[in-house]
Amino acid sequence: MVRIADVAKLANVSTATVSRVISNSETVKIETREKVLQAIEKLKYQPNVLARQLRRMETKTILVIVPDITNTFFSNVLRGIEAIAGENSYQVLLGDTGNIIDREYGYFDILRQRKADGMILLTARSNQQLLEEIAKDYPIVLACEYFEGSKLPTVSIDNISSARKATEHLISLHHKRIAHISGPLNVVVGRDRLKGFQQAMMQHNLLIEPCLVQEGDFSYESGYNLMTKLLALENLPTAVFAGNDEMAMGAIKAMKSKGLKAPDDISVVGFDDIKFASVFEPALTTIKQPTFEIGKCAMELLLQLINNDSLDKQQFILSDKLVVRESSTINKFTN
Amino acid sequence: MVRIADVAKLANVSTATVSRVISNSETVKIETREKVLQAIEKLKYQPNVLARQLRRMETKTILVIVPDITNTFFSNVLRGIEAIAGENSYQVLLGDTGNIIDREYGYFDILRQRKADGMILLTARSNQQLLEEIAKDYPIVLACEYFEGSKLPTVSIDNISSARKATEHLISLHHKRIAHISGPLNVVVGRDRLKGFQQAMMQHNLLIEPCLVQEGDFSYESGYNLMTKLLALENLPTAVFAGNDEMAMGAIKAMKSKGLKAPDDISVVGFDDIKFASVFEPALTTIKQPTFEIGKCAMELLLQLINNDSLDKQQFILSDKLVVRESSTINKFTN
DNA sequence: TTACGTATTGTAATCGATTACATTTTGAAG
DNA sequence: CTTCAAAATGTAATCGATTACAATACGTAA
Repeated sequence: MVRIADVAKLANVSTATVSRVISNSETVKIETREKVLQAIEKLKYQPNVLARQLRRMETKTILVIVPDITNTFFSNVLRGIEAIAGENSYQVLLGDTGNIIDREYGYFDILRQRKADGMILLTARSNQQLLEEIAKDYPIVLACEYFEGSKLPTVSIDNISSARKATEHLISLHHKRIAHISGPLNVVVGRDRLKGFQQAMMQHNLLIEPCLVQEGDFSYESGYNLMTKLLALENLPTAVFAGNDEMAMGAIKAMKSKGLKAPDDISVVGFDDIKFASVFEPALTTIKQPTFEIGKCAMELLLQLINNDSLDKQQFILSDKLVVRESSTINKFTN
Repeated sequence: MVRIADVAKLANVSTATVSRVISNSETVKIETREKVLQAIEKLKYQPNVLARQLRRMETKTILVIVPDITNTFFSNVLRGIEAIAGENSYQVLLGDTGNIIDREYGYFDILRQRKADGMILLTARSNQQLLEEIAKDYPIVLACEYFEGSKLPTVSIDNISSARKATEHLISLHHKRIAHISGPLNVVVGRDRLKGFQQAMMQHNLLIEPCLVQEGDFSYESGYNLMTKLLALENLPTAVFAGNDEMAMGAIKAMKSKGLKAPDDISVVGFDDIKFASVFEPALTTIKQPTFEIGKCAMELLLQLINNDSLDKQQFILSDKLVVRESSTINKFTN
């Protein structure tokens, strides 16, 4: 391995000078710089980042904790994070929890051991207090998910109002018996979307029948199973608002297996606008989240925290959009 | 920050002893160990990994280069990698090239700077010679993609024979005019699948019409566009073998937009068996790759390289499976 | 009690780059 | 030709854990 001392010797200067050339920090005579650069070139020298990290106490690495890398929603956010990270010479350490909450804890040690300069969580399902404690010592940003009433730096959309928007879309199509297949209620996003659903229903004086609200887990399968359950009711809903696109697709599949069609028999609205939402048939009406932007914004925020810049704002709510496609239509039934 | 010296002082021992307790390497008297553990506990000490890394010259981190993290095929491989990495206390540094080949080069420096102990490439589109050069100095494993005739450690399926299998499936359904929408031909995987297609056709004495072979880029859009082109032909194919599932879906969509149905009018076979292949309508007949296993195997191989274990085998070809679903059926036409 | 091997613990060098501080060089002014 | 500040470069401490080597403690056998 070529060390800085080797370069220094070949160029006939001290290691300090070589270091100065590399970091471009202080003034070095032009001829000296040339000599050093030539030596670096000749030896194909690459600085040992480990030594630099130790000395500078920074790793130029951030940790991203993802609940499910297989979900294109999260991988799109990740892309936004990586884009900004790359621009600032940061690398991304990946922590996939596979939707197992306890795995989050394991990753926290990476911060404590200084293997990363900061952390972005795409999932906030673990202990809020613990996280707030950690946030006192290390730069942390929550993206997509968040804690209610917490002052932790956060980037997300307003899930409540978006869910309201989605529900109101159905209401505007004259639907009255609207079901909701919610996300897991131990996850804020699941709760908030349910909340938005309820608000919209109540504002329009519509009855929320308890049996029309079913708790899923954001998976295709849960959408399928819960819709099957809904279809067993005597009095079917005319529309369903699903907590995310995957569940919406599962729900529509369940309908098909019973000979029903969306939107003709029942309208369905999803959430997220994942890649496949527009390819699916019927193409999903859904809420489009600005995934890439969420990632970018979160990373920018984290950089500010790492650099101790003064923050004008810690909580960002980005705007989403209702995308109307084929899976929802006007209610043709009288009930 | 709490240092090992602080723990040593509190426990009234030397830093060496504390280190020994932490690493569990040498014998330490039980009472001493207790004292040290208590001190660690009381101070909430976490070793500074940077210092350890520098001393040990290892990072317990590996770099994974992915062409497109948004593609569930790759994220599933990544999952397999992470599973084995985690079991062995390794972390995964993510390098998404966004399908831009030149970005691969940038990531190579991470190895040279010792920021990672090894590298797994899920994409081998850059310079083969360069990579073989790097492989002399650092542990490298290729997964999914590979170089023809290279001795680099590789884990993948046999794309040629799989493509043959897919094509033969169509031939066994009495199809004769079979089109192929290939992947990009500057990528081995694209070339090999084309090769397999050609082999199968020739073995069954079927004519490969040049205009029935179209080069795509693995994207949904290219599948759509190229199928549209094929449908403009005077003499339509009765079946299409697409280089991957996304293109297969694009192709089927293009058919639908022209009022044609798969498989009734034209049978379609994909490749990869991504998550949505079974949800898509018609559910795709495709080649199922053992993504998770490829990831696991690649990581295991990399670990052996890192540990300098003697390798009994450097090239692994895992077995895939033809999954017959709805998008392919028997040829009802006479041509 | 002595001697010696083993178990346990301590001391200090080490990993390689960075940087505070010290020293030398340079060039301009007097 | 001095003088002195600024520019350029060098010396060596530093980051914090690990570990080679040294030293000490301990236990057993003679």
